[in-house]
Amino acid sequence: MKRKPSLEATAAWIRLVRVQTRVLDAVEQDLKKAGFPPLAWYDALLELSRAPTGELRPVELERQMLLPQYSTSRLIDRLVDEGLAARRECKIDKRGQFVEITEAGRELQKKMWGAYSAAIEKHVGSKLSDADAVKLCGLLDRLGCSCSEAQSPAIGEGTSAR
Amino acid sequence: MKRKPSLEATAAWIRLVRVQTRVLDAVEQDLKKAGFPPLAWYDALLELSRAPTGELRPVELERQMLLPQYSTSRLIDRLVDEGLAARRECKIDKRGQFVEITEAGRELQKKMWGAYSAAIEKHVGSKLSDADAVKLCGLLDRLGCSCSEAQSPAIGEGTSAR
DNA sequence: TCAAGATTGATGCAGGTGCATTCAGTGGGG
DNA sequence: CCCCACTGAATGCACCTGCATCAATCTTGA
Repeated sequence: MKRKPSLEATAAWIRLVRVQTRVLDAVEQDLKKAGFPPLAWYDALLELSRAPTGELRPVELERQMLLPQYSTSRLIDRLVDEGLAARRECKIDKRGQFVEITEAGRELQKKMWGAYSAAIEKHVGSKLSDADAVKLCGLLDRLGCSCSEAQSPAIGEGTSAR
Repeated sequence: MKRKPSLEATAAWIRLVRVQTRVLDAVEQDLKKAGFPPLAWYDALLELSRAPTGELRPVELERQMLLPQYSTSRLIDRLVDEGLAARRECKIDKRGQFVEITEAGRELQKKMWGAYSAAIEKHVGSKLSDADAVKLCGLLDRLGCSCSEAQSPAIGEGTSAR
């Protein structure tokens, strides 16, 4: 239980942190330079747009995005402030609410995917063969803190987390 | 240039972000629960303790840790406030300074490595064979934003970044 | 030698995040 | 039926981060 990690594991850990940080920063930077809001907004909009009715309970959004409750709450505030989503009353549970994506929200999500996918290609796709990408997935999945996610059977967009 | 990423690349990207976030959070949480300061402090102390003279220019620390300048500046503030490091005058360049690790700093770094290495083992080492860890390293290195780092030929401790 | 430009480091401000708490509403057991 | 424990969501506070900017010093080159 208190054993030390192997040098190999430690090296992998260091790479994981450094590389992800760099690549994520680069992608965020690309988005920002293209005049778009941060990735978290995209992820939220994507989740909302994927919901069959275009709306979700904050709790669900929270679970999808692996975000703490207060963080989701404030993210929704910002989306609403920008007219990208709207809070709608939840009749079946008066504590709760629904968050519904607006038309503007859907448009922004689509436009962002253009810039976002280009960034992914630039910083990840172009550096890895598909076969390597699959291997990387497999290895990373093994680290996936037990409680794995179902996660998007859909058209493979979306990031989430943090 | 504007090509879309493959589904494989996108999937890898998503895993990279989500898994790293989870594992990093878990490790930070373990450290915090053991009563230790955040990882960034550890990394800074490690870099300082590795320097032959036990001191570094802030700029160097900044480069080692891939941290923005202001971030390093304030991190040093905190370390100094806690008596883990000290600012020393730099005679050869009066704009600059040296940051020197204190005895307390060295001790904390060592104690933290106990908890930190245990966390690495728990969240990474135990889930990956050494061979897989090596493969993971290889794949991640390929994403390493061109400008690769020399990075610790030493005893393989240390994380840095962000 | 000296002015222009580059480099080192600090800091004010705006915004983001974590934590703990609060408040409203729900639901189950007695 | 009511009380109490629990859940959904918001928020005050402290702290952290990014950005832009500043002041001090160094370097270069005419």
